[in-house]
Amino acid sequence: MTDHIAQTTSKALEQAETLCNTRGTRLTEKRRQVLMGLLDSQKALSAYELTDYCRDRFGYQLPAMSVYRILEFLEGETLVHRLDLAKKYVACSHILCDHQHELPQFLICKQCYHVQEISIQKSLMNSLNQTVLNADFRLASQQLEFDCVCSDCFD
Amino acid sequence: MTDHIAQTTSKALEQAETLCNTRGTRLTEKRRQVLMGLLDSQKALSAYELTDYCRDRFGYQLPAMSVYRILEFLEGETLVHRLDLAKKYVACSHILCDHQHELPQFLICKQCYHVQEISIQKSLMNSLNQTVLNADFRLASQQLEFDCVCSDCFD
DNA sequence: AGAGTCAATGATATGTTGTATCATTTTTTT
DNA sequence: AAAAAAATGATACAACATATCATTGACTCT
Repeated sequence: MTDHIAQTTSKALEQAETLCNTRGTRLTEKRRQVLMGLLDSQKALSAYELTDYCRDRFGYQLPAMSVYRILEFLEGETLVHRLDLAKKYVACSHILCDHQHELPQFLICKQCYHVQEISIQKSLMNSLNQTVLNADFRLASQQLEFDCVCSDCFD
Repeated sequence: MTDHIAQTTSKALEQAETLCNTRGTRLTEKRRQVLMGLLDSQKALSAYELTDYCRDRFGYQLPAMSVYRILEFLEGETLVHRLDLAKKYVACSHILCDHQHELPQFLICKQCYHVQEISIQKSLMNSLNQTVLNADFRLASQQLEFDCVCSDCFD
């Protein structure tokens, strides 16, 4: 997972590049490397962890400021999701799919930061939205995040 | 809300003191003041906002470190809830009730930080837990927090 | 009352995440 | 090649949070 790029990672990078080209944006070298870090680690990483990744993997110090900007770009291209709850970032798990997806929800393991991107049933989301409305609030986003423990960390 | 203590606030403080006495803990002056700040503001405040509150309201600088310790104490007594999502703290809305409550969920207005403490129906929580289990995760806590917009801030 | 003990608070340093701002480099366009 | 735009670097700083050691205050016991 560290020395060589997994095959799925390199395919996803290819797909990401194609997607950017289609949209007239550019997946530059550094943007590619940051995305690679997220794909490769298979978990959520902080911006600062990504600077470490670049140092260790590519031997240069990518400034935190640049990482934040790059993450912002990648998020705009829906290649990366920002997780408020964990204050970390994760590669979109649908880069390799060519079809559109529902708004995702995230299950975040608060121990190892593995992230599972799921899609909550419409009926459940409807009930939840109604519950919130009854309290005179509205969900700020349908893209929910849940603090969880994954099966690896639980047992 | 700032110059005088609302009646409900002072009643809640009284109740909080009784509760601490019963448990053999002490609601010291500073702990009382921090709790007063949260009750009085009627919204979620950060630790640093509470040091400002003490400066403005009581004319002395309560160190942030102390505020954190005091919040930790108050949380242990279930007088205060820590909101991870907002990185702020809110007075428990059930201090004045004498009966036990279900695990609360929190609707947090991300604009004004008003917080509504609700109780999600068991059936809904069951569905949610099941959905999470299906993904091989477990909710780390049933005490959920949702980023919301309140009716005041929405319209 | 005074010594000893534990609880509470203060002071200081530092860590982590994130934004603001201005300078420099790289790429694209003309 | 010059000008314009996009991307990146450098630096400073803000907000939230924890670790650690020192000091103060409260309670106990003889």
